[in-house]
Amino acid sequence: MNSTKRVTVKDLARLCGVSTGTIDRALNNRGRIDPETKAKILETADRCGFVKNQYARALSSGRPNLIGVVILNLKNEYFPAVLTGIDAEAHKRGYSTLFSASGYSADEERDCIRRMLSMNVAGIIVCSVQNDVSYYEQIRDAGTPVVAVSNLLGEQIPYVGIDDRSAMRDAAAHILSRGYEKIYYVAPVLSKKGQNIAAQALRYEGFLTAMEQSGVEYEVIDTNDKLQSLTIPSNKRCALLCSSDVYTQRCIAKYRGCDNVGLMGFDNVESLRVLFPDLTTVAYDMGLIGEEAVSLLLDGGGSDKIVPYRIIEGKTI
Amino acid sequence: MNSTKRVTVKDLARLCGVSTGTIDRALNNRGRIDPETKAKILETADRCGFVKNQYARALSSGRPNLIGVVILNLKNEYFPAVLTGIDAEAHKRGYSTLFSASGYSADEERDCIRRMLSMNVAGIIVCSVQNDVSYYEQIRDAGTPVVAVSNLLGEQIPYVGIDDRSAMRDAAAHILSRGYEKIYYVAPVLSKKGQNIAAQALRYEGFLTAMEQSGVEYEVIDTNDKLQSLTIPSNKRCALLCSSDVYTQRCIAKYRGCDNVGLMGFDNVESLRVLFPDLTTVAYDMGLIGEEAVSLLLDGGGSDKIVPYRIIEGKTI
DNA sequence: CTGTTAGCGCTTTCAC
DNA sequence: GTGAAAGCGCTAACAG
Repeated sequence: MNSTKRVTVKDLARLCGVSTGTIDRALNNRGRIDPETKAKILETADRCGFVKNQYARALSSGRPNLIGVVILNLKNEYFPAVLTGIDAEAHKRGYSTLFSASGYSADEERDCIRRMLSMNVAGIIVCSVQNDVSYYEQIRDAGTPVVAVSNLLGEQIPYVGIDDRSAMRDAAAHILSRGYEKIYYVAPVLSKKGQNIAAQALRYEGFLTAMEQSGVEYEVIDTNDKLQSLTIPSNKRCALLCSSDVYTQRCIAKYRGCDNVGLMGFDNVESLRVLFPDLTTVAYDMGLIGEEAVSLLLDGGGSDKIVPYRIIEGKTI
Repeated sequence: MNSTKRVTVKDLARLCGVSTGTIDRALNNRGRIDPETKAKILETADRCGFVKNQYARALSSGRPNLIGVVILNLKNEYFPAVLTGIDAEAHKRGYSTLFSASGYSADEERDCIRRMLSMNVAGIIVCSVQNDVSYYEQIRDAGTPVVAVSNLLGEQIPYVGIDDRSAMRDAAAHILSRGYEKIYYVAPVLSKKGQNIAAQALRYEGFLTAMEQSGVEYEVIDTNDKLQSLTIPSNKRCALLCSSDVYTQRCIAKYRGCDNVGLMGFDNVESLRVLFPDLTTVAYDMGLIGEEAVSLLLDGGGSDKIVPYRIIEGKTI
């Protein structure tokens, strides 16, 4: 009873006494077909538990039904959220999601991409660690559309995400508007060299813009060591501004220790939403980023898609 | 320059002046082949950016290289962790991961399964919402191996996960050993009818076993409303025991409010690990569950694979 | 060691 | 309206 051979269109053709061409017309409501034969075919297909072999379909028609997704890591809650959106939208459009995590390794990333290409994906959604934009331009030029999420990939590859620069500018401005005297900008990732940290770089720019205009004191925590050893003076009103909720999570402890310290997150990830509903933060719809990425990939129309964000005025600033 | 036709084995054959058979031997180190021709073929394949069409490969050879994964939801941090393990192990073995979330809908789940079957997956890893075990037995009997993760799916479908019953028994015992006078068992999911809540049912059994032996007072919070309106008396030492960290996260607020209340988690998810390193909890390797699921799926050997857990003695009990 | 050939299961002309 | 036949790109069995 094991490994029973699967029912094929040929089997159906034999069973119904028609040709495979007719089967195809029935199954895909294509062209002219007698309603009766069609009904009969659909009925027997159903009865036999026929499942179309997508490999064969894709091979024969040249139209793939797979979307490739390469992200950095599922530990960062941002990505599961985006992936949820991707999966939902892909499913809605009849596509399946081929997924892989690069684990922040450029080699691994290329490996993932290679595997996806060899699966003839309709397109690739990627949050890239690497800076080598030409790599992706080649892929796109070879016929596989590419969309970058959360990390810009040059001008040529369409991007879906928020306006990182102005989001962080607004975040800093919000803190400043509350009269804080010193801001610690927490972004250990800034010290990572040779990686694509486009989003983080933009956020940093936005931060600097806001600070320069204000003249208020600030300090950049750009390594993990600095974050570890950070002690916040108690003689002035200080605020921690995190460049991603991954860091917000690590800062909570420090925040709790001291009175009179402000804390602002960035991303508004699920766990913080549940655990610290009072957190002042920058929020946006991560699922939407995933959905838009799929739309952009499949509908084409090359331009970027910027998703809105908003400042949530909690009680920690 | 767009949509350049892809290089095929036939192209390579022409380019190298050999037959497709030889190309195949070179590319897959199969059978006898002249080292020189092989080198030449590999070189030109590389130069032309040849990527093998896996559709064709799978169709022709009958050996798929895709693993289907259907989970409930990526919001629950448990699943990203498991998925990470699955992806890593699948990748290591040369498989790609086809992913989808059912969103706790049995219909959606079947839809996902259907799509995976039509992609000829080598097997399916599923955390099922539905109780209909025969559905999966049919799939397995039709030749596609199925492995259940985290939620048992009858006796016939191999399972990978922890021993939920004894894990929860131990958790309760740990609380009791610290002299608490009343335990609130927080498991709102228990009121969900018609869904597969096998893991939760087993945990509940384990809990009851421990409590019955002890004679200590307890109360089961089996709906969200009860959790919402829960107020913990201050006249005795009470502890909250959560049946999953999804609930632990929701209980943190209540825990913080009251002195003298204990709290125990279950799962040890990333966000709590970072935010509440002091949490007393039940820990196990979720990534390992994913890896083992892949191994079981691909290596066969039908029996369940039970992953170890341990009690982390934090400061909240 | 290498070439030839016949498929895998489906789609897609092109006739009838 | 339907059938026949030629592929999609690769693998595998069989000659040579």
